[in-house]
Amino acid sequence: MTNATEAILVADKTNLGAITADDVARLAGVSRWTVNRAFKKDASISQTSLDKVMAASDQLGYVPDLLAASLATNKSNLVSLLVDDFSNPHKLIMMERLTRILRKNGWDTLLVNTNNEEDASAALLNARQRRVDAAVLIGISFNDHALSAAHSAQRVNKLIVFARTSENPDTISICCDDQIAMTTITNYVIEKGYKRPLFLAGPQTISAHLGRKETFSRLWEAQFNVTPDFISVPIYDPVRAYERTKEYLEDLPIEMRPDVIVCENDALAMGAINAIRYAVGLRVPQDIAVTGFDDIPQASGPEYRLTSYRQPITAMAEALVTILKGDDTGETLDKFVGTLISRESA
Amino acid sequence: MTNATEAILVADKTNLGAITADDVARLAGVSRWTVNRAFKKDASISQTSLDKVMAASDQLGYVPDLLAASLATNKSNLVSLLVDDFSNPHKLIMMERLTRILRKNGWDTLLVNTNNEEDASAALLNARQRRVDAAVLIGISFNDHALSAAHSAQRVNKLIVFARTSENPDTISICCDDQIAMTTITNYVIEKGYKRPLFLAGPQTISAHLGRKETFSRLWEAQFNVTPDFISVPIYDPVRAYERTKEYLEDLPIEMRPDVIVCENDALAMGAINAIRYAVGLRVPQDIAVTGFDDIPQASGPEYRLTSYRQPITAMAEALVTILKGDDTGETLDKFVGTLISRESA
DNA sequence: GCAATTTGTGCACGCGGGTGCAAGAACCAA
DNA sequence: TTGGTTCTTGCACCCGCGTGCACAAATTGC
Repeated sequence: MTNATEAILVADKTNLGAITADDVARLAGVSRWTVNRAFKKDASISQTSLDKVMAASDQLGYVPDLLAASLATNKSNLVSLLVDDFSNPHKLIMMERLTRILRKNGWDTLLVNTNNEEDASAALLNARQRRVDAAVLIGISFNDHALSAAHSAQRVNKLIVFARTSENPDTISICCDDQIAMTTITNYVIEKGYKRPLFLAGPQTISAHLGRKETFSRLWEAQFNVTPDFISVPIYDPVRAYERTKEYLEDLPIEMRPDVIVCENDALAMGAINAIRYAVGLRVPQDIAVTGFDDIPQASGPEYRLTSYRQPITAMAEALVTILKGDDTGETLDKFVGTLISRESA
Repeated sequence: MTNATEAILVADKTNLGAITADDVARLAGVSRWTVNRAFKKDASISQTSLDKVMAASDQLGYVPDLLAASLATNKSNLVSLLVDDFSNPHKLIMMERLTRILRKNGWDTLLVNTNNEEDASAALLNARQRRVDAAVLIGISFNDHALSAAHSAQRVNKLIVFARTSENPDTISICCDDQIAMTTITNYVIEKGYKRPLFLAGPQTISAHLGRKETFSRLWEAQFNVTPDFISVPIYDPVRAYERTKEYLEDLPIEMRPDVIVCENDALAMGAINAIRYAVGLRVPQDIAVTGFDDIPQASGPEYRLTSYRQPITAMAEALVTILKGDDTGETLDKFVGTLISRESA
């Protein structure tokens, strides 16, 4: 029996994906390392050998094992994506964009659900055990964690906070400039002639919300010398926003009623719109206008027609890739500028 | 210099996560294999050794490397999740549930975006390269692929179609019984007294939709001896559903107007509701009622109050874990039964 | 046609840890 | 105290591939 036939038999027998470079080498009549070279671009290999190896690989259905490669090179080409809020459709957009763009550049994405508080540090630990090249945080309650988890996070190659600012020095933040964004929104609201704004914010402990709410307050004060009112909800959830807005509006004398509700994101904005319409029986935007943030797909539907602010997710994802590649040009990554999408809600 | 001090120095120097069992062993004064045992439950190790190892590990911040472990055991504890439609919020629910439950049972999830046609087979190939224990397909356009990709998929340990039936013998399907589900919905519609249903379906090439639409048609015919009308859209997108429903209703003489639209899922139902309200100017449910499928979070909001059908995702995810664990009790996995959620839309 | 290059190829060793076995230590009853 | 158990521990070898180097082959120049 020739080596080649033997290799085929072996391959057939171990159908469960146990075809190694050795098998291919045997079939192709070269050494294992030559097989290696055939799959590594920029490697020095003769056309003859390459052809032989490729033919053998096709025949056996060989593909290099990434696990072993990762172990050997200490580079996993893996990024773990920590998500702590699966109720916001915007997460879906970010996931879609990130997975697609990372994939295009050779990285796979490990999706980790950190809904439970303690999950975050466990996830970071896990990320380390899997040797991920970076951990990307898309979420809201990470800022506290990020700090406490930092010590374990030290061991994670790169800690990246995506679409949110982070004051933690151990992390890299890729996000929009909230100042610019809120300035755009505030100017829009002012230009539209609204006079009595209400700001609907998310959790109070988060820096990003502080950024948006406070920027808005500051700008408004600068213009009109009055501090706009605000309400907040403990989580970014339309139902909570609905209830809070309802509660707020119901108790309010008509003359004090806001003429626009500026929301920290679209999820809250939708809750607010629902409250205005179905709880208080008013019209949007005639009685109360509403603005959002994120421009999730639902925002464009006829039921909301929400004026919102779209972040350049694609560009941000590509910035992430740049970081992963290590082509760190030292550019600032927390000053992305998005676009205001003007619709009928305000 | 003692071995212990040396180990510490080494650990300090190679701060980048290069602490191996050897380092710990040196510090603890035992062999590397004893360190191994300390981290493997059910391993035979003395309390003394365990304590020493744990103390040393804590000091050095050692955690076993999963990559190396996967390589050695040929078990990655990794599942790749192939998603081809990031526009449906229901995906978010499934992802949340799957990642959480898989994690709880020791598996990590690789999220793969297969929006592009060719991605599916590439993803399967990649899954194999990463030695995933299983590839889970959550999507709509996999049935054709699954077949063609089967040859490359053979090499993936397990191919699981989640929340959708699959006629491909190489795959395991974990899903609701569409017959039972549609029977429940149909009976509900009949009991409510609707007489002129319209079925709004998704892509025509997919078996699951055939299941739902055809079951509905069959049941309705059995009851009233007339074939209900139906329309369809090429993708599960509210905007498409809106347009198609609008187009359909606009051209229709009032006397032929349906009194209920039964939709293949909530995304389509929302589009239909929007069309009824904002394009045609009718009321839901007074003029036309609507039912959905999936019971996505948005369905319960005051703007839709959608009557829908909730799949037992948690139980289904747990069934997936059972399969992964290999405790295959041979139970049928494509006969899950969900719950009809009755709301005001129908 | 021979030396000087320029490829091309094979190999030892390593990545970090798992497995099964065998030898040593500790324990028990007689 | 001794023979036999049971519990611990160490070790050789393996998982599949990457790296750097040395040697062989092909190419070039004169």
